[in-house]
Amino acid sequence: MQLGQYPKTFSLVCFVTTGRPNGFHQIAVLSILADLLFFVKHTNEASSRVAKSLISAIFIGIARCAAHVMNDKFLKPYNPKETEDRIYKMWLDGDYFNPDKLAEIGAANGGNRFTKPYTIIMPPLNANGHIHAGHALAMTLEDIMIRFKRMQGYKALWVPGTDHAGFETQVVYEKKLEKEGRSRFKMEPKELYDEIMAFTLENKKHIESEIQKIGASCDWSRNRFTLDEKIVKEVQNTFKKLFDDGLVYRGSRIVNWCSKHQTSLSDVETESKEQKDAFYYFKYGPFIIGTARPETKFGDKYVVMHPDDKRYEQYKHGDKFDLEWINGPITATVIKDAAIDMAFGTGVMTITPWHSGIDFEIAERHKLEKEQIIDWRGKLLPIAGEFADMKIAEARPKIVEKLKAKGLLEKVEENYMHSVPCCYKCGTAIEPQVKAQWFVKMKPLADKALQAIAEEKVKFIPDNYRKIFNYWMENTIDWNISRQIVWGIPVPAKLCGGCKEYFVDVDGTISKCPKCGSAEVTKDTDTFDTWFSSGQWPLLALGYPDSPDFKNFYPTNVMETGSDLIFKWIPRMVIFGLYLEKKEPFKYVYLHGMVNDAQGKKMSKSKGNVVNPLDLTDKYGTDALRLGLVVGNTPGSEMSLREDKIKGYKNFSNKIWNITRFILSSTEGVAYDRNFTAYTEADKKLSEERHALIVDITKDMEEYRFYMAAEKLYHYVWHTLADVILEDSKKIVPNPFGPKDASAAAVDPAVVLSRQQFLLRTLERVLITLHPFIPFVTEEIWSYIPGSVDDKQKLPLIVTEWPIK
RNA sequence: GCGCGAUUAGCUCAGUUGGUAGAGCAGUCCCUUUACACGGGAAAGGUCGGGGGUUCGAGCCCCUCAUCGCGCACCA
Repeated sequence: MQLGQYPKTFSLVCFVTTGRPNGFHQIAVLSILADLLFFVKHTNEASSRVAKSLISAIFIGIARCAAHVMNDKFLKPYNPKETEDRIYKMWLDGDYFNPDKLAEIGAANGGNRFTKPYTIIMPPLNANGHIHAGHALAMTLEDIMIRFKRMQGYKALWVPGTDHAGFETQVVYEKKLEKEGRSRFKMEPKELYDEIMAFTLENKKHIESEIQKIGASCDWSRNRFTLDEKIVKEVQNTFKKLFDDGLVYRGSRIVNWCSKHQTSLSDVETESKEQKDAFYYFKYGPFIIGTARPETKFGDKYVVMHPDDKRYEQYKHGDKFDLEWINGPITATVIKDAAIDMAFGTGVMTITPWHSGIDFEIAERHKLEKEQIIDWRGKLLPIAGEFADMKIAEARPKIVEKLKAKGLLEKVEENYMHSVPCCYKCGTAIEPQVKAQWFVKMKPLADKALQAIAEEKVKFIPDNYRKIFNYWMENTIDWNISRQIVWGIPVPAKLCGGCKEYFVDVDGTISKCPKCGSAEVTKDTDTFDTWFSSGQWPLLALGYPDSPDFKNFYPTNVMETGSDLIFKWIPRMVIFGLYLEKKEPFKYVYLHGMVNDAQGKKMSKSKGNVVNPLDLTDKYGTDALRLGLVVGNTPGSEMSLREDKIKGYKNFSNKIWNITRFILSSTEGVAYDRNFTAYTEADKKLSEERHALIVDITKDMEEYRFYMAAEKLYHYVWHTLADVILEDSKKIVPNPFGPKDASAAAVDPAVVLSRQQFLLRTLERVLITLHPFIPFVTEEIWSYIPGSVDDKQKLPLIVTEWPIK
């Protein structure tokens, strides 16, 4: 602001005569006041008298200003802080998020609204921390969808929920324990479980209030938690059904083992890390073998090559030969297997079936022995001889040294770049281990999912995610669903000590083995992978299998979630929906991209660039944050969250606020007539333009282009309605803010009325169509604008009818 | 190595079926007796990553290369 350019005296005159303070006037007046007070103190009596009267003039101005403040609700800029909590409470008290209430309203108003269901299930938020920017985006998008459909007259249901988030939460809690100098391994399982439960329930409360802060119009009366008793039971029932159908089996297979967390993990719970290692070539009898992991080689007694490899033609499958190896002489066997890549290294390798997926497969094919080399804590076992009980990092160079001393080291290639799978939570290198676990047989389930996608029963937004989904389903491996942690839904299985078979006992009442009758049974202490329960979420959240909600609202319309869940979660929901209910769980999958910082960098605690969405709502209001997250943010692609953008949308809230102020003051005493038809030609044209826009944005909304609809509305309101139409209206409609030269205003009352009706109509339309995006400011203004003459009872904006079906 | 995506104004990004390039922010200049300075107006700024092709016409379709990001695979 350039106060220096603004004549103080002029400001003073404006202020005193109008009593309407703007920022400049206020500052100018205060500055004059200071000058005058100085003047009074330091000059002669005559001059001071003049100054004193000026001071009293200023106080008259202030008094007038106060009168305006009292009378003009819209005088001050829009203040989200005074509004949002009150509005949210009004919605809650009115029960408008509840489809049953909507049906009631529909019935009371003639019965054609709020009959058809429209359902969204909220992806259950992990109850182990606070919401982040990604959650804010998800909540906003889902809220836009549900508000739009609700206004369109659907019996809209959005079910909120939280996830116990098994391993994730346990890891968070273990970090907390670590800080306190405690360890889960020194605690009784029950004690640990209870502590994590208390921790989770506390966080659940925070998360829920934060969801409310974003304005989410989800039905809290249907709030669900993945550890609700009924849900736990159903998850266990699903396990039993899968077991009975032969789709779940207990098998000793290679699993991803995290030696820090002491649990197996599924393929999606690992993360590859690029790293540089040495690559060693060793003499193995007549062969040269290459490896980056010499420490696994103690037990290697099979040497494998491709059956078509001409270089090794003279060796036959099953040939045996003796050789000198790390800890002395051994006998090795030649195996021919097509899994070998002839072009890699020397085309020959030895296998370690216990610690490698590919090796395991080869060993299975040829019925070879498997031996554990590395224990569960990541230390070498006695087979390693002098290296036993050493950590891998310590043992590796020593083993290489020994092989070198024995003359078995052929060469070393430094700088071998490869990526190793790591625990996605702690970064510890995953040690593949053979372990008896529960597995879901994926192939038959995945095939059904692929078929459903091919038949377009589930569609993806954006569509290219279908390819990723398909790729994932075509290359699926059996899913390890058991975890060696306490925090989760218990696997309802028991092991018989007699016949060594497992059986399923959901109710926990079977004490004798149903197969051999042995009473020596022990309970499985493992819990389910959290995705095993959340994979069933669309069913469970609706009270599967017997609740009326399930019958009314399943399958759901759209699942909105982060694009990173395209393979972690989406396929599992499709699979379970098809398996349990023979019906896809949702018709559309809407995937939003990741929310990055202003420079487009991934947010992370270590980088310190994490933006807390609640700080932004606090600073600029929830509506501004919502628009900032949505406008220009196309589905599936990443976005940069910039504070200046959100600030811009705060200004937009205020703009609408002031547009309202202008329109209300220009239509004082005019009864809004929704059926008004006597528009002037000009107003007719404007009405048609406005209608065309609404048709257009409704189509955008239907086709999930919210970023487009929001931007178009923003543009219309600011640059058409405000900049053009309102300016033009000043020449037509007399109003207290208009030019003093009243002759500029139209004299024909019919022309005036036409424009007044048009303005009221447009304001109404704008508030309705903006409501899904910026619910708070629109609902607040809605309470100040007059209802139509034919309104029997004006309902809150949240349940007001969208102009186009 | 395979797959997916991106490359458009200084920055962050839109651009739905191919038809004379858009927004927000930043920057420049001007404007304030009042809906809003959380404001108004104006101008400026881009050979749409490079190259080739299809077409009357390509930011958009096809091929190719480059760079960046993400995911998967590979630890013989």
